[in-house]
Amino acid sequence: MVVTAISIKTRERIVEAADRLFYRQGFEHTSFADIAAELSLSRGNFYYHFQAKDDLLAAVIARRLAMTRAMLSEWEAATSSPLGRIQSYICILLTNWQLIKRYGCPVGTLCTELSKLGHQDKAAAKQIFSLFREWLKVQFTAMGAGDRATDLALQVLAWSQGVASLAQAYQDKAFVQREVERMCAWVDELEQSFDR
Amino acid sequence: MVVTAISIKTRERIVEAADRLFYRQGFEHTSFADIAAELSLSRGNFYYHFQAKDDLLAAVIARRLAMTRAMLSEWEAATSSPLGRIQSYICILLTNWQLIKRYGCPVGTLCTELSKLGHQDKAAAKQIFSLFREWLKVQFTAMGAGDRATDLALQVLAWSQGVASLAQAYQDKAFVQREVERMCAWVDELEQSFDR
DNA sequence: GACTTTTTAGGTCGGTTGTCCTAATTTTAG
DNA sequence: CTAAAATTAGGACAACCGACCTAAAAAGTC
Repeated sequence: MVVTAISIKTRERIVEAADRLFYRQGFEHTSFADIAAELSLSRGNFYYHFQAKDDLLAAVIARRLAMTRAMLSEWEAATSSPLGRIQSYICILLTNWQLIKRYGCPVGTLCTELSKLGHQDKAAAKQIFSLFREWLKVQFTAMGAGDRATDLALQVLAWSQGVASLAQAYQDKAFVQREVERMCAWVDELEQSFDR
Repeated sequence: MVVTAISIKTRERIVEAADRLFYRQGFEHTSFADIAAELSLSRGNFYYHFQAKDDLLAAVIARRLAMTRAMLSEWEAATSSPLGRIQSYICILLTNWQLIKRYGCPVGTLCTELSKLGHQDKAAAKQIFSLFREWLKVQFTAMGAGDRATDLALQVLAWSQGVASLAQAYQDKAFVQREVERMCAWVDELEQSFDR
């Protein structure tokens, strides 16, 4: 028996390419022709794997949810302290700098677009936000934030969204670096205030 | 002589309606048919007043620049202290709450969309950001921030962008109120630290 | 009132979109 | 190997888009 090359299912390849293109070009501005060209595939196939473009969007969101969950798990495995975990989140602004400066935050920009389109899947996209939000809340709770954990999680989320937004507008890396340092220092001081 | 009703020029009405619709639905998702329906006008007129859709977008951005300049002037006239003026900016998150929770920040969302479309007018949209940025910088300088004025202006901009982003996602007014208070208090403490 | 200019209405064009359909191909099962 | 099932290719479609064109209407001028 010959060891066959791992063949990624076409459906998965479509979702993957759609994910990338939805992020870079936006959902509405990405056509099936774009995705088909990217994969050297025929347009006709999409309706074998998906009933409509909205179903493809739902699959992309589901994929992002799964990827996010996996990333959060990795952070938990790599870092034991809540402080370090929160700083892992903050640092994606720098690790994903190249993408963020061009296309912004994948979560925030998708939520905004679907909101303006009046698309029903806006709620699904919001879930990705909530994934980070809940995870951050857990970390703040473990840090000893008590009742403030919920608010602090939202504050970190908002802060990073704002930095990503301006990063895309001005593409100023030094600004992002300064903000990341400020955020990390802020969380650091928070922890010290809890220990007292 | 009969007092005639003020007849707003059609061109101005088109730009105004386009401004509103571009904000609520997005630039690409708004068609001439949409604008024409809003004004009970024929589609054919647009190419008398504008050479192409991009020219209409340019006119909308020019209008927003003018409206922003006017708003900044009003703030300057209404409030003499730099602190109060900066807080005027911060408070638009609350005064425009109904719009922001549905459509986000008009500046940020337009910049993001044009960026994803690869549209050349992204630079023009960015100018609206810069209008606020420079104005905030002037206020911080007058407050005595010295070299920090530039950074602080960007920080306020980013903070408000982040709050607007999450306001649109979660539509949580209490969160926005808390953040506005935090921002105002933060600027307040900054001023006190400069006075020493 | 007659004439010119400005503005609007409505239709048309080529191109693109999401959707659907059918035939060909590949894969799987007995 | 053969038959059935799963998958893909490629074309056709109706609808919509931005853009363009021309004739009618309105406004302004003398």
